Amino acid sequence: MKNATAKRLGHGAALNREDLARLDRFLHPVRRVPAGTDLIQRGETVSCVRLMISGLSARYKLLPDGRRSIMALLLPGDFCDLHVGVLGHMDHSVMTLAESEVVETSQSDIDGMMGAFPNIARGMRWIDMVDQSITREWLVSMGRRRADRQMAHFFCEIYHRMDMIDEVGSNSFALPMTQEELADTLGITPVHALRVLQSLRQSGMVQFQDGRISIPKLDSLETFAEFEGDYLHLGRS
Amino acid sequence: MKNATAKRLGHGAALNREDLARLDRFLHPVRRVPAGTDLIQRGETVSCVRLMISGLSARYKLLPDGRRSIMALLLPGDFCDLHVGVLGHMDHSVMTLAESEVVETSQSDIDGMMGAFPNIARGMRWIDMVDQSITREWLVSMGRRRADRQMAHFFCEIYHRMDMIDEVGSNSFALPMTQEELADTLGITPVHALRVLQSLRQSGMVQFQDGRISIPKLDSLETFAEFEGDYLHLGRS
DNA sequence: CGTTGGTTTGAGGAAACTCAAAACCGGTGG
DNA sequence: CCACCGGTTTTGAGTTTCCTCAAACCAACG
Repeated sequence: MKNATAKRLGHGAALNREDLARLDRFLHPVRRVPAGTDLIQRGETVSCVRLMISGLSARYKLLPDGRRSIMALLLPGDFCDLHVGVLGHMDHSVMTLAESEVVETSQSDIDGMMGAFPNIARGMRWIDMVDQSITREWLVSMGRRRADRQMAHFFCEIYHRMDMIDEVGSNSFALPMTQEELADTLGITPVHALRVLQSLRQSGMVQFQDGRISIPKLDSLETFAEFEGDYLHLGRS
Repeated sequence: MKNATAKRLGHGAALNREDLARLDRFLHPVRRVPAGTDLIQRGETVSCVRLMISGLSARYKLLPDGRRSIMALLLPGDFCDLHVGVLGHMDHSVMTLAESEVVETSQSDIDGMMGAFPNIARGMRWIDMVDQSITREWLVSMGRRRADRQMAHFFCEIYHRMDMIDEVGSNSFALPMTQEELADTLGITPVHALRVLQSLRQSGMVQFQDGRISIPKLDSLETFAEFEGDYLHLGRS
């Protein structure tokens, strides 16, 4: 049973036995973090690199008037701050949306591992690139898709990202976030988020309750959302 | 007179004489590309790394119905596809919005230079990180700012990015893009873009005509946009 | 002088927002 | 056991922002 990080890296590069062994040593110690706590805060100077092991976190910013924007969801295997060392300070914050486990390590540790294990290095760069690609796709969604399509598209994406790390079972998976947090990631208001959610429910494409989401017919949802998954770079290509 | 690339890199790392010399050798040959041509197309497998020397380009995607979303503006000193080698294929396209000059080189060339010149490597990573940071800020703008603030914010950003490479003179600079392209980067319709533009004009904060923009009172515009420039990482910090 | 790409104007409609309040629900303490 | 609490979800009604459609305008160009 491989861990989420190995699974994730494995999508970007083939890992051999030594790679996996090195990775296992790397993934300690694990720090357990309760829901709703900031892993990193805006303005902070970054001293270490953090890796999500389990749970769910989000990159976010607060506007002067208190509204929030969630710019990324961090799933197991995602890095909070790979490479931000070259920037002086954080320009955004990262908080846990649910109880999570993270590994904290130093930039030099990462660099060392990347230098000695090219497969791992390649995998990490792949994760990084895919995360950038996802951010760009969110921009497309935000700018050019109406809220219903956007939400559907979002769910499709999370489905695939969860599937990548074997977190999907019988077409459903845990997505422990509130409607308000969902609204903040889609750039809409909570009330509107609910209404869109209701319409998706009614059409039978999505169930989203109690931090768990169920997508009975993924292809219907993908068609509705005009979802083109190439940006997740999962293909055999 | 340093070139834009050197200026840009210089913001992320201190470059010495050898670095600058290496960079100069690197910046040849330059390919001249007319406006409106794709530098890279979605689906393509990436074979080389491209660097913007002059002009203006944009990352974009087309939706099934033909609408367009512009996810990033590439200014002189930006890389089109640094590191995308690890991904099989491009998930978006890049086109010139104005006549541009680019340098095309190989991934191995870049890697070689980054290995031998740590300052340059650091500078390139810095550029990369800032570009990611910008993408995230666009997400905030798209999701949580109304079109007028969003456009103002956008102009403030470009002002600073242009200033970074000394392209701003007497509060104005060239921004050779159409209203339609502007609309596609803000995620609004061209008509609405015009109306917002008119209101900004009337308030005397922005002039935007014939591919040139003038911002008489930058601080007024920044106040209006609630612009917080830390995400550009220009500070002395 | 007609064509073309970009800008501008007008009017009606739809998507998403604001404000306000009610319902719900798992805990917690009397 | 029940009243109360905060956080979350839900509903309703009126408003604003932005979109759609359609047409006029204009300068550049062959």
